[in-house]
Amino acid sequence: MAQKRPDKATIADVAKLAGVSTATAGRVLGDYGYSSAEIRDKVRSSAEQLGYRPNLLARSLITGRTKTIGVVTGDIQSPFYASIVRGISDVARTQGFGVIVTNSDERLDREVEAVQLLLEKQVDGLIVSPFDLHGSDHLHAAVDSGCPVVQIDRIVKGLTADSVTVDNRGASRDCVAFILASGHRRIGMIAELVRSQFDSVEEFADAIRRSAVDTRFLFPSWQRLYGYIEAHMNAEIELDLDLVPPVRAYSAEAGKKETMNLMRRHEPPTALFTADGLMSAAAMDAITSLGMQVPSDLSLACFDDLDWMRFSKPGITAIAQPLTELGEAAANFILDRINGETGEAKHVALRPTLTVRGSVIRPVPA
Amino acid sequence: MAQKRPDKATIADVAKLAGVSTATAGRVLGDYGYSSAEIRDKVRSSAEQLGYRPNLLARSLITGRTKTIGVVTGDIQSPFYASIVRGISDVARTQGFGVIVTNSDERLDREVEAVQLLLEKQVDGLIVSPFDLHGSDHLHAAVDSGCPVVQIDRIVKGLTADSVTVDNRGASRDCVAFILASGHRRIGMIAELVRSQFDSVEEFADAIRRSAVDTRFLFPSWQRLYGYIEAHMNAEIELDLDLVPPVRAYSAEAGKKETMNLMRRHEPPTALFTADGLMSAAAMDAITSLGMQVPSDLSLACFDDLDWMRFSKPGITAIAQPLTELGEAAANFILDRINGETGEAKHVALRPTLTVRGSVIRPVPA
DNA sequence: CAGCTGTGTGCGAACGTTCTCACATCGTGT
DNA sequence: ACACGATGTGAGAACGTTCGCACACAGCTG
Repeated sequence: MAQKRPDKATIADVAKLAGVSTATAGRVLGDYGYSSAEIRDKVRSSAEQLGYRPNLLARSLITGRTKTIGVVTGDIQSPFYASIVRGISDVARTQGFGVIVTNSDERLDREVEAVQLLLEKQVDGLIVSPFDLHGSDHLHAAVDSGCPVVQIDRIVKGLTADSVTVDNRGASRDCVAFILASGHRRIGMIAELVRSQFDSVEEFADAIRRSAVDTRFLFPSWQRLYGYIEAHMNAEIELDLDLVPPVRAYSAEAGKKETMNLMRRHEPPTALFTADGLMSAAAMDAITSLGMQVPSDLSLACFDDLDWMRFSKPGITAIAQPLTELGEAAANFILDRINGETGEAKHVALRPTLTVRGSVIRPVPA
Repeated sequence: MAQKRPDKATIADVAKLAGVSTATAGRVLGDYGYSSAEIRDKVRSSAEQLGYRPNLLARSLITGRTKTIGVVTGDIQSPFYASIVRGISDVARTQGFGVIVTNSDERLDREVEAVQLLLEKQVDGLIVSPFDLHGSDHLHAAVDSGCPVVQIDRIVKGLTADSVTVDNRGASRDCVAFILASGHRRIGMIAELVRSQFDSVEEFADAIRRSAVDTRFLFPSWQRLYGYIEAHMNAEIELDLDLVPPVRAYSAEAGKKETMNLMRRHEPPTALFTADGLMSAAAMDAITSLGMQVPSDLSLACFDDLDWMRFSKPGITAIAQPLTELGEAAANFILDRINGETGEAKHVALRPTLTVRGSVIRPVPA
């Protein structure tokens, strides 16, 4: 029978029962320093008898390492972050690390609050999906204080921290090029497009033409728009930015509304490119609401490969991001730094994969 | 300019700079005990100047509370657990608690390992989706050691711990009753149906007829099957358990295969009820692979309301589980216990909601 | 046999907080 | 004048580990 409170057993209790000093018991149980086989057995059996469980808090206080990594996601409920966290925790588990997750809801105040909590809890490293790409004093402070930081999905300008991102621009460019190659000339794009120094899509395109845009410090939806524009430029097809109504919010309702407005124009696009999972669902909702059929009425390709795109009536051509891999890579980066690796910040951009299904066909001649 | 390592500032440093004792500085910064306004200002400004950040580890070591709750999910990547964790962390955040998440992958060894890690990290409470409903020594030990435990989604027999579950049997019964009321007499069901003391669906049905089944300690997919059977019994319609081929695995491939086999029979069902999100996707995949149309060839209703069921060609009639609410409830339960609430274990079963869309119609007379 | 080096053990000081005291100072009622 | 509670402060002991050090003893080497 276990006693009522086995976890009250401390290393001193074990030592007393085994008839050794706490230092010796500590060496056996903590697996450091010298100890004879005889004493090892005695201590271990005493520990077992008392139901001893080490108190990692005390250990961490003295070693200065908690074997915990903190993660700031936008929203753990989204499949995007859920998959990333899965990848992170898989790697963490194999190394005996715990993972504390928080949500920023893409709000700076929440992110700051979360980082502060994690830092006070003395996490060994921080994996953050940063919100403010041109400031983020809290992240600079974290780095300066010696806490390893890995950025995911986006990169803060001037922050000397590793990053794992996705080649949004390239994947988007290739996908739009594929749609163009199918003969489409009027491709609509539904994208979030908030949080940027650019006030309008036109201004953004102008800056690209002037080569005045640094892709790295853009939010993903802007990077994907960059790919869209780039594909048009490469194919020397005139841009019609009226086909890219910025949704200006990350909500399905807003996405649906913009899609419906776009498709109701007197000269609607013949194909649609959606910039992420939420916008894809929103657009699909709009399309079926309008009684339109993919691909006969409208070709469709999506960034983010969701379940339903596989078994949809025609499968939906989609770009899949390697999300658990992204999480794994981020975890490995942070673990390397925790283990003392120094040197230049490492930056990796993972390649998404385009899966061609039946949702993009040659446009019907009007 | 912040110095290189601001987080090295300790309460003693602040105290020295402010010209007071560490005890006094502690009282000001920790916000406990007496302190004069004058000293408060002095200490606070010294703290600010040094960039002082409290070390929660040290605080926890002495107070015995970490303001952290541990969560053991089956798989954080699944929308099911992701939503629950979202609910948990929302509540936790408002109380200044952190959340450590782990994955059991529905494996006992992983769950035991995760619980051990969390306990050693001295979490104040544990929220677990238990795997072994008729054993779980590790959870009994946790409860006995005084660590509050809340069970989610399923309940371990004999474990005196609060629980938040979903009324799977009732929701399933009502949904199947709805399909029966539409005139269907041959309703197929695709369900995981692993992990149970019952070897076969027939044996399970027999036990139900003998009233020898305690719904509480079944896995959700069996509870949902219970509802399916109950609906038939209530409507006095003869059961044909050949229509419920147990998938015996939690994988989309297996679910698709069983669905295809079922639909290829010489007398296939006229309606299908799927027992969870993964099985719904699998079944949908099978249906479209077979070139069948919902609802003209087959009516369909699903447990778990996924995105695509809303904007699917006909909307899919589906049961939505209140997942974030479940997480919130679990978090509130655990916080109550952490705050010293004693007394009987509380058990709540949340009601899912059935959303009727267009995927169930009267069967065509053969 | 002195001087190593390798192995094993114990003492006590950390780590950065909170908490229990003891004590000092004040205003106030008797 | 005195006791008394309310308010404020500091010294030092916790919390449960790890770690530096001193020491003890073995088996070598020269």
